[in-house]
Formats: sequence, C-alpha cells, structure tokens
Amino acid sequence: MSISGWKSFLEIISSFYSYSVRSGLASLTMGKNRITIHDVAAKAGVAISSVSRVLSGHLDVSEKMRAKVESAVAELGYEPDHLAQSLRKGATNTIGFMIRDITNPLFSIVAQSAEHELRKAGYSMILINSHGELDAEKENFALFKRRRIDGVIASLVSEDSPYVRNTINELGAPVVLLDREVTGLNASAVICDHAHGVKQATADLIKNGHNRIAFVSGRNDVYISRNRIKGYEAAFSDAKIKLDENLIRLGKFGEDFAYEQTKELFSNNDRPAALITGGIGASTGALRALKDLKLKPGKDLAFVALDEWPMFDVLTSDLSSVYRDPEEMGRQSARLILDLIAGEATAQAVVPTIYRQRASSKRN
Amino acid sequence: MSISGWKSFLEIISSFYSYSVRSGLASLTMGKNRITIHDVAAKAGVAISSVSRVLSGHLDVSEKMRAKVESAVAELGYEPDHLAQSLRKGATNTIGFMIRDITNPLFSIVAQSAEHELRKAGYSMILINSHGELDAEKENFALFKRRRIDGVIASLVSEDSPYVRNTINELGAPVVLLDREVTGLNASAVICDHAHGVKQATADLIKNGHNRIAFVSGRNDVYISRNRIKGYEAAFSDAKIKLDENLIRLGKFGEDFAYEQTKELFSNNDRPAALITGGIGASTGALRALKDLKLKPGKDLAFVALDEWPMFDVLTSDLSSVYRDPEEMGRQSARLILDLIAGEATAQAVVPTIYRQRASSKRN
DNA sequence: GTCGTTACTGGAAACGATTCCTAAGTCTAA
DNA sequence: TTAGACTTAGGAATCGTTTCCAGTAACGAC
Repeated sequence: MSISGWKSFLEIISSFYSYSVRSGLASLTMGKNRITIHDVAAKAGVAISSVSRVLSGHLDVSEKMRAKVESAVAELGYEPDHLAQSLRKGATNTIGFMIRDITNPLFSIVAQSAEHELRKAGYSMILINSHGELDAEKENFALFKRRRIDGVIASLVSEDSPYVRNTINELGAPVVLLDREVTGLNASAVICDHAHGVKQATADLIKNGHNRIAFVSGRNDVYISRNRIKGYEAAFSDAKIKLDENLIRLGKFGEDFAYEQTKELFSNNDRPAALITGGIGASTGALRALKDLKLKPGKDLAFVALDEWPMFDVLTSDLSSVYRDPEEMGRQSARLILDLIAGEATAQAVVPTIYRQRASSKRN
Repeated sequence: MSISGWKSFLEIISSFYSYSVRSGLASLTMGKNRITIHDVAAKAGVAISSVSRVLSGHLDVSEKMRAKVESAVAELGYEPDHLAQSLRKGATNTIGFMIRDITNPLFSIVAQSAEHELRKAGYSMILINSHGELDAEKENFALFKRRRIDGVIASLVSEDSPYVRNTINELGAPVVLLDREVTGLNASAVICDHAHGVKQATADLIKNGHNRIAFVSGRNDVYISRNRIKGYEAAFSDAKIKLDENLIRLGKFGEDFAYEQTKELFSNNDRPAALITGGIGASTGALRALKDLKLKPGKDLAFVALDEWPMFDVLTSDLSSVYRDPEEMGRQSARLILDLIAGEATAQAVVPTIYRQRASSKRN
C-alpha cells in the first residue's frame, strides 16, 4: 500500500467517528467571589433583614432605607441566590416535565409551549424522559421528590398500575396528567377529545364507500387509545354497519408494532379499503410498511393519520388527518399546574380535535 | 332558528375551543410532614452528623452505627433534601440546556441524548428555549446564574456579539457550545465537520453535470453556515469551476427566508440545476416553495438537504442528504460539560458528517 | 500508670436567604 | 408629662444539609 493509499484508507476508517481535541486551560477564577446579602448589608450599613425587606417589596421600609439598599445592590450587582430562597421559602419555582420521549414532535411542541408559559410565571422546567419504561418513570418521580419540585406535568407510561396512585399521592406536589385518566386520583388533566375527530374521520371514510377500515394504534390500556376507538365505533354504529374486530390492532406505541400489523393487514389480496393510524409513531410504521408493499395512500387505499407532524403538508402527499393543537395542550397544562400550586381545586381541560379532510380520504 | 338548529350552531362554534371543568378538591395533606435528617437521628438515637456520615459513605463509622442509621432510614423512608445539599455543597447537580427551539427535530434528539447521559452521572437538565432572540438568551443566562447551575450547554443565537464573552465569563460555570466557534472564550464546544459532507455532496452534484448549484441556508455569522459554505466552495475549487455568488443565499434560520429565496431562484426559466438547503428549517421552506412551483426534486432539479429529520426515508421520495448523528452530539456535549465540571481543560469534540447519496442527487 | 495514637461520635458553625420578635424612636392624645 | 399606638430596623431563629473541630474511649507501648 502506498503512502497516499494508506492515508486515504485512514481517512475512510476515521471518517465517521467523532474525535476530540483538548485545548484551553480550566478556568481558575471560577465562582468563589459570590456576592451575598451580607455584602449588600455591609455596604449599605444596614441589617440583612432590612435588605431582604427592601428586595421583597415589603411595606414597612423608609424611603431612605430603600435608597441606601438599592444603590448598594446596584453597585455590587447583587442577585439573590435562588437556592437559598427555595430552601427557606419551601418552594423551588421548578416544574418537572416527564414524557416518553421529547423526540416525538408532538410532545416537543407541548413541552416548548408549556415551558414558555411557565417561564412567564417565574417557573423553570426540568425535562425528563421516561423512555416508555415504568422503572424509569418511578425513578423520575423519586427524583422530582428529592428536588422538591413544585409540580409535575407528566405523560404516564400507563395509567392503571397500582403504583401510580401511591407514587403520585406521596409526591407531595400537585400533578397534571397529559391525555390520561386516572380515577380516584387527586390530579388535574389535559385530555383531548379524540373521539370527536376520529368519529368524523371514520364517518367520512364510510361515506366514501369504505366499509373495511383498519385501525392501528398503541396500547389499549390508556385513555388516548380507548377514546379514539370510541369515536371509531361510534361512526360504525351511526352508519349501522357491523365492524370487523379483526381490523382493530392495538398493541404498542412506536413504529415497529404498526409496521408489522400494517404489513400483515395489507399483504393479502383481501386487504382493507382504508387505514387509520393512531399517533405519529404508528403512522410512521404504517407508512413504511405501505411503502414496502408498494401501496400508495389515496390511490391503493384511503388513509387518515391521527396527529400531524412537522412539515406534514409538505412532505406527505395530501394525507388526511385528525388534528389537535399541541401548543394549546402545553398552555393548558401550564395553566392547570399553576392553578394547583395556587391552591385551586383539580380540574380537567379538554382540547378539541378536528378532522382535516384531504385527498387521501378517498381512493382514486 | 329551531332548538336543534341552535344546538348544532353551538356545537360548531365551540367545536375547536378548549374548555375546562373544575372537579376535585385541592389536596389538604400536602407536604408538611417532610422527614428530615433530624427525624432519622432522633429515631436512631444518634447525632445528625453521624447520620450524614453514614449516608455519604464516610469511612470513620462503626458497623453498629451504620446499622442503626440504616434501619432508621429504611423505617422512615427518609430521602435527603437535594436543595439543602446543594446549598451546603455549592453544587446543584443541574445543567442548563439552551437552544433556539426544542421543536427542531435535530435539537430535540440532541437534548434527549444529552439528558440521558447527564442523568447517568447524577445530573438533571433544565431546558430553556431562546426562540432565537438575543434578549431572551441574555435573560436565560441570568436565570442560570441565579439558579447556580453547574454548567451550561447552549446553542447560541449568534456567536460574535460582544456580550457573549462577558456573559459567559461572568456566569461562574463552565459552558459547552453547540456548533459555534467563539474565539478567546473559555468554553468547550461540540462542532460538526459540515465542510466534509457538503463538499462530498457538492462534488457529486457537479459530477452529475450540475454546475449551477444554489445554496440556501441560515445566517452567515455563525460557524455552521461558514463551514458549510467552505465545503461548497472547496468542491467548486477542486472541479475548477467558477461559482456564481448570486446562487448563495444566506440570511435567516427558519422556513420563511428559505421559502422566499427558493421561490425567487426557481421562478424564472433560467433556474439553477440543483439546490442545497442548510438545516431543517431551510429544507422545509425550500420544499414548500418547490411544491408551490410544481417542481419535483429528483426530476426538475437535483436536491440535497443538509441534516435529516424524523421519517426522512418514509416521507420524502429518496432525498439525498448530508447526515450528522444528533445522538452523538448530545453524548459529546454531556461528556464535555462533565469534564469541565471535573476541572479538566476545555476541549473540542468534532462530530463527522456524511453524504448520503440517494435518487434526488440526479435529475431524470 | 501515663502518654500518644487511633477510631468514633457529638456539637456547632457554615451555606444564603426569609421572617418572626422585640426594641427603639416618633407621634398623638389625655 | 406621660401613656399608648404606630413605624421602622436589627437580631436571631429557621430551612435541611455537610463538615470542621473537639472530645471521649479504647488500645498498645513505654
């Protein structure tokens, strides 16, 4: 091997591995010189309690005192330590946000919207992924408790495990659940009216002459799936058509399950006329399966996706959908948790869904 | 209007507005009974310092003491208060993560991956969006400081504003920058070797006979754009072809800018043969424009997207791309910040990019 | 028996704020 | 003039830990 040959060999080998280079020196003068309320008090020649009173806008302070303290604060560039305040006040102004994974575009929008809203109220958000695992979820609640979180917004892995009630009740902080119904639990919830949109969608498919409509979605022990099925069944019931239970495939969230089920459903000649997929993961899996089978939505079958994802309109050729507004979900969850923290009663916010009819609702 | 008519009118009106229902009562027995180290000490009949020593795994504790304390801890279900620990130890075990918006699928993967890695090391992550605004960014740094964050991972809005150096140096905590180069700053960085992949892509387009290659991307005052252009120019230089500066359109991140530029570039008959779009926002905007113009990538023009997004393979018809691994970026940023916290010197991690050639690199 | 180690343990001072309690000063009214 | 009410400011306790410091007991060695 020539030298240049060897060189390019190395380039190929190393071409897709990250590497790193050490350069600067560790900062030497870090931290150390934090300015505390003591410094301010000393500078202003007053007691620390007076400084605190001025800063918290307490009433009983003279103009002279206020002026002295404020100028000292400005001069020193003092900012109160949030940690010490939290310890003393018993509130951290922090909300824990836990979801399956932030990679889900719908949930990333919910998270962003909630964060935006919470920050306006002076709260920060700690983000944690549960990866859809119950053990991770438990551990996360423990973490929230240790960190003295003021409240939690969570999309639980499953809603009816016995541990949920215990954990949440022992948390010592209010909880808002996303799209889950937990009975006998002292928590607020943001729930979506999936049934409404799904019913509209299913009815439209039926109207277009498709009676055999497959429904592929995630696990059936959570509200979101049950509620969607409710809408699906209602449409059949209204149309007085008997539905084929074998076309309903509920199993797991994520691509893989939907991929397999779709492949199975649409492989033989006696395939369904239409397909509804519940959630972004399921839609992806199904679309991948259809691509493999060389079946085109809107041509070889009618198709409706429940939930949209970024660039929905650009990247997919006129897919119909049932839409819900993730930003609204975020806003509502923030509002509900702040209400609970303020001592109000638990409540439910209902976010509507709407059927967006596009070309793929028909075959042509 | 009949009663039923009025009812359905109401249904339509209210059909896409969220509403909420108040139900339960606010929790009465919340918090209050927190178990502290005092309780444990009392129960075990020892001093609180001894409890602390047992729990922190200090050496000088007798077996008898350890047993007593541990059984008391178990019996009471005691968990140390993270807040008090932080205040005393001067470390919060919290990392601030700031990006433009978490809605960007690439960054949501980076965030998730970093969070996963940090949590393994006992750190939590506070997530903040800057919405691409400098003022919000400043405010966020102030927030991090008040909260005594142990370190920050950030994708800055712009890198060469004078405030950046001040803010970061006064932060009192180490910083890792994502895809930014700030000279004379004591911070680590995860940077991507964009030039490499873009050069490969551009060279391939040229090889396919396309000399007029448009390049649409975000603002030009950040490393990522400069580095991409570097690869683009290198390919032209290697091929000894003069490039048309007018085909390079750098302006703002986000869809809108790319949409306008693409529309302008491809509206007349003398349109470019190929298009490279930098980043997910730009790609979206460009694809939207092309859709409006009824131009199909891979048919009416060659097309390469820099960065991929979820369902890239399913939803787009064989688009070529330059890929970088967002999970690796997350891992590296976590590693770098932990190294800095441990007192190591600043460093740079380089994440490679790779050209993924697919059908859209040609026209046919 | 005394001294110096060593192995533990308890008490108390931090960490940086808030807030209650008390005392000093000012003002009004009898 | 003095008692009582009202402002205002300082001192100290508190939040729940960690950690330094001192002190006790046991132990071997001289």
